[in-house]
Parts: sequence; structure tokens; C-alpha cells
Amino acid sequence: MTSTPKPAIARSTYRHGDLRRALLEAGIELARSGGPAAVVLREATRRAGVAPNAAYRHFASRLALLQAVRAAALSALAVAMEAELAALPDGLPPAAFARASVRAVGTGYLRFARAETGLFRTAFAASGDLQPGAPDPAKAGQSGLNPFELLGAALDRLVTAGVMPPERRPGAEFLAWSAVHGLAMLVIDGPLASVVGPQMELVGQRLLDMVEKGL
Amino acid sequence: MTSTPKPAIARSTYRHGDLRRALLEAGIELARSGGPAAVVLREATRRAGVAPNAAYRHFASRLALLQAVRAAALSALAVAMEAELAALPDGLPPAAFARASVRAVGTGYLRFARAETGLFRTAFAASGDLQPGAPDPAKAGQSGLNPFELLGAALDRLVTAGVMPPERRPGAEFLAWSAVHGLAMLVIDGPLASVVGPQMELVGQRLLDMVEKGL
DNA sequence: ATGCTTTGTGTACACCGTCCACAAAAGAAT
DNA sequence: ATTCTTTTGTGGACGGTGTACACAAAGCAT
Repeated sequence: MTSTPKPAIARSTYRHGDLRRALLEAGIELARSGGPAAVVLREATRRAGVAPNAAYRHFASRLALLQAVRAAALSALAVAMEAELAALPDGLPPAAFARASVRAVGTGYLRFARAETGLFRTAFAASGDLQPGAPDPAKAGQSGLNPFELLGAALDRLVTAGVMPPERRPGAEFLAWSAVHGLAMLVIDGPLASVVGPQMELVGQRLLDMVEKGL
Repeated sequence: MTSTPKPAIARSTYRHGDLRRALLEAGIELARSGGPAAVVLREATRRAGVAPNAAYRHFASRLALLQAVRAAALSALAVAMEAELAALPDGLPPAAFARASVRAVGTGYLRFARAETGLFRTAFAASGDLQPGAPDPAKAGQSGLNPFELLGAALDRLVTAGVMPPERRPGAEFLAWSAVHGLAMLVIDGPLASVVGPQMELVGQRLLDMVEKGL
């Protein structure tokens, strides 16, 4: 797997010009095809055509780069969820629309996990922050909402549409998220890969049924 | 964090005597306090008081050691679940007992995840096998069942007690497992650590409510 | 032109997994 | 008992990693 030397067009200027972005993009590429462990400082600098230590002018450590990649992965996930939401048919009655929104969010999550396994694994590799602190646009999609917030918005719609009693709303995102996240993890690099993998779409929908009914 | 040199009582004999076990136990200890990434071949040999390469007489690679540690972690998880099952009150009516069994399995899972975070993370670190192939006693608890099988047995009880219609049974473990596993992952090293962590027990029970209702 | 600040380079260190050749011990065969 | 064979541990080496430190090159402000 050491096949792509990626000479990274030799630069003539001493300054790179946009090293930070170059490193980040190399990192994203590495994460995409190898998960969090594959985002390696030296390889990123190699791809950027720069000495290993140059990275330290832009990221305090490998971990800092990883975090930046994580933010990008989260953002990509948000975009995938938004795409699923945007594909919803127009003119649904509020209750049906609310329910469909929650499903769309979950479906987007699961599809992203399968389509972009490396990025997904990276997004949720240890030492996480997402909910707390500033909303941080680096983690958000086009709507400016991060995945967690997108789910929250969908659940809010459930309440305003009268589908979910308001007293159940607080904390509901933890439950829904857990279910979907768990399936994604187990299928992605867990024990269920071979068992559920092929029928992912079906099991996913059944899981969402469970969430909808049990929430 | 290079604090515990662990001189590992100098051995007088040339042969170690039980290196494989020693390495495995060192590996488990490392995993317990540091997750999968912390199980490092050289450190394990150091703790066993042996040269790094000695490990290769017992494990083909670091990954092989990791897999053995994983099996042990899975087994420990199974034991935790069995303990929760054993604590169930006696003489419950079948339906209630079946329901309580499923809850006990889930609760054991969640408690283990919180109490033995490192082992839990290790148990479910990439490249997984569990369901397929031979039952493999290395991954089982005292009952001889691995975590997945324990859940399956509990769900079976749900069916025989008439609580769950038989046609819903196939694949139900995937749904239940996903929910519980997702919560565990998100709380352990995911974004929900600080938010849900403190109220884990409560959120966990609520999650199990959802599963029970939605299954 | 001068100096200051930023950014990239070079060298070096410790640590890792793993390969190879070798040594020591234990067991089997004589 | 002696020899042979197999197992198990040792020593040294290689390439990989993250990162610290000193230095050089370029840009910018004075």
C-alpha cells in the first residue's frame, strides 16, 4: 500500500504559500482511505512537498492536525445529512415531514458511514468534542449546523408537529444518536460487518423504526 | 506517562516458563489503562522481563497479541453481563423475567463500558470478529456464551415468554446491540462524554426503555 | 539598508514493529 | 551418557514514526 509516492509538484519558492491547507487536505485524504491512524504527519508533509518539521509551523502536533481533519470529517457528515434532508419530498403534512426529517438525518448518517468509512471513523475517534463549546463552523455543513444540531432540529420539528410530547424531548437526541451511531460503528469496523453489512439499508430502516416507535 | 518502569522481577532461568501468559496479561493491563493503542509489544516484553523479540515466539505480530487481548476483553464483558443477569431477583413471572434479562444484558454492557473503558475500547477496536465462526471460549464468560450470544439468549426468552412476536425476533439483536453500543461509544470517547457521562445510569435506562418499546 | 518575524530545513533523539543470525536450554534419539 | 533437534530467548539492525533544537531563507516594517 506504499504505492502512491505522490511527488507533490516540486515547489520553486521557498515559501509554500498555503501549507496549512495543503497539510489539512493531505490529512483528509489520508483519513479518507485509512481512518484516523493513517493521518500521519510525515506523510502529510511528504505530500505537501515539504520537510517534516514544517508542519509544526501550522499544527502544534500530530494530534492538532488530526483534530482539524476530524472537524472536516464532521462537516462532511453534516453535508451528507443535509443532502438527505434536501431530498425530502415537498408539501408533506407537518407530522409526516417531521418524522421524515428524523429518518433522513439517520439515513444520511448511516449512508455516510458506509460511503466514507475512513472519514466517519476519524470523525468519532477518541478525545471528542462536538456538542460543547462554540458551534464551530469548521464542523458544520452548509446550514451552519453540525450533525448533532441537525438531529436536534429534526427532533424539535417532531415536537412542534405534535408527534412527540414535549416532555420527552430533552435528551432525545442522545437516544436517537446512540442507536444510529451504534449500528454504524458495529457495521463499519465491528463484529457486524459481514453479517449486517450487505443488508445495511434494510437493517438501518428497521433501526429507525425502532427509534421512531421507542422514542 | 513513562512513570511505571515495572522491573518485572528478574528471572534467573533462561526460559521464562510462561511467557505467553505473561505477555497476554501485560497486554491486558496495558489495554485496561490506555485502550488498544496502548498495547505495545515492546512494553509487554519489558514487563515480562524479556527481550522484545521473544514475543514473536508466541505471537506472530503485535496484532496477534492485540487480538488475544481483545478476546480477553470480550470475555470480561461477558462476565460483567452474566453478573448483572445473576443479580436478577428470583421468582419473576416469565414475561417480567425475560424483559429484565434484556435490560440486565444492556445494563451490564453499559456499566462495563464505563468501568473498564480501556478494555471496552479494545474489545471493539477495528478488524472485528465475534459473531462468525467458532464460538471461541476465549471470548466467552462463565456460561460459555460471548456477549453477543448472551444478548441473543435474552431476546429468545422474550419470544418464549410471549412478549415479543416471533417474526420480530430475527435480527433483533442487531437493533438492541446497536443502541446500547452507540451510547457506550459516544459516552466513552465520543462527544457525549461530558454531557451524558454524569447521568449515564439514567440515560442508559431511558435508552433501554426505547429499545424495549421499539423492538 | 537594517532588523524583526515568519516559515521551512537539517540534524538528532527516542520509540515503535519487525527481520535476521545466533545462543541457550530442553527433549528425543541414539 | 552423548549427540541431535527443536524450542525459546538474545542481540543487532533497519525503516518508520513524532518531535525538539538550532539554523537558514524569505518577507515585512522601519
